[in-house]
Amino acid sequence: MYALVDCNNFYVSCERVFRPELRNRPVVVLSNNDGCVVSRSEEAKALGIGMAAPAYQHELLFRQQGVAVFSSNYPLYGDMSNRVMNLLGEMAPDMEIYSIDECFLNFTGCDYLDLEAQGKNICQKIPQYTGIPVCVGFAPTKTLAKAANNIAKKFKDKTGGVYVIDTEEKRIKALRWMKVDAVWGIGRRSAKTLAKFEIKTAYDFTQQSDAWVRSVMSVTGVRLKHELLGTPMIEREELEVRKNIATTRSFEKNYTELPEISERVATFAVSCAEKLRRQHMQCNALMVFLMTNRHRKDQQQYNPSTVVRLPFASNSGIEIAHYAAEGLKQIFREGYSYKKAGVIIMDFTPEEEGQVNLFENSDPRHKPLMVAVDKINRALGEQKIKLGAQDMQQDWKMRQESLSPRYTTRLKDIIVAKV
DNA sequence: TCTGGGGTCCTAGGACCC
DNA sequence: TCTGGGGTCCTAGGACCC
Repeated sequence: MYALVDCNNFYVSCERVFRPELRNRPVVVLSNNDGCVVSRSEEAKALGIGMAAPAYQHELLFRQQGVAVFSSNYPLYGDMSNRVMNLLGEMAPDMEIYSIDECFLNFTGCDYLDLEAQGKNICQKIPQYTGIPVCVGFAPTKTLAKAANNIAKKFKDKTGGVYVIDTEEKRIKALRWMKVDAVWGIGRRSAKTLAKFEIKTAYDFTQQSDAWVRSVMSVTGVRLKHELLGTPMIEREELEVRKNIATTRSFEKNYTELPEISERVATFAVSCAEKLRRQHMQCNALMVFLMTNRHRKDQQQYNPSTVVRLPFASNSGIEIAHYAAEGLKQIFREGYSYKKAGVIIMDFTPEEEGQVNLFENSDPRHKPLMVAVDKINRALGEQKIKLGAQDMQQDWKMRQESLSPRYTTRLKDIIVAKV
């Protein structure tokens, strides 16, 4: 049996740990640049604030209804997530962290364990130790565990935050209740296609033939169907090693000139390289992309991208920034207003694998240089050492108007308790 | 005026090889 | 009129997830 443990309204819950007076009030957390709503308390959901709603559209509502608004505080959420995951890791034989606020626990071999009781234990212990409320769903496959978690959350008063699918009756009851678009792995597009064939619930979906499912949703759909029938089809994901690393940002204003975009792209490349070194990998290729504002229907759209292959594997910020700049030069066109850009590095090989190219290789001097740069930046703060190609004067700044303190990761932000 | 960021997997089609 | 068959690799784009 698998358990899916999911933190409730995670970012909002993190903020509330340190602001208990917000407990029964509507609270939202915004994305980077204070752009969209990405986490909502139950009270905020009740006000009709949708997921991913642009913040500016709700400014009036926020004020009128006294909604507490926060900018994203990733150092805080990351640290709170670690605390939750560390505790959960001790409560099952095996765990698989799926995202910042979710993990699968594997109870294979625990045939005599009372899962319901273990679930209750989790729902009690995690909030007691971390302040973060969670719900737990148990089932024989991951997709069904997701469904069980949905039920646990939806009927929290009745379930106490725990639901176990361990019989055929419960499985069928759950699938008949679940709308097909709520199934993990069925998105908006597939749901629309399925609706055309009168497939409304997860149960309806499982009644279709493999061949038909494959024809509309490819092998992914077939796997999903069997997961819902109770046969595990989704393997353990090895998340430790990433296959791509991306740094992308929307700009606070439109850019029209190559030099200003070039500075930002250099910074994205340097940031990718740093993440890559932390993984002890090198990349063999990178992609640069540019985007105009896709929300502006009145503007000419241009969303080019290009893949640049490196002549040698590298994780040097200097080299990666150099090839990113070359890619950018290829795709940049005058006459457009650019709103977003990004660098994605890919095709990784391990650091130790070393030189494979006879004629061209990564500059060996960069290795000790990067070690030194990482050391300094880690000790003195991000981006203290930069390339000349980066934005030295940095006249841009991410909008973060309602940022909470880093309560758990910065000494001067530690909360002061008065007796 | 404003509307995020970072991932994975799958498929179709083109280029190329013998 | 007719113009093979069987591979691999790469890329772009779609769909989905949090």
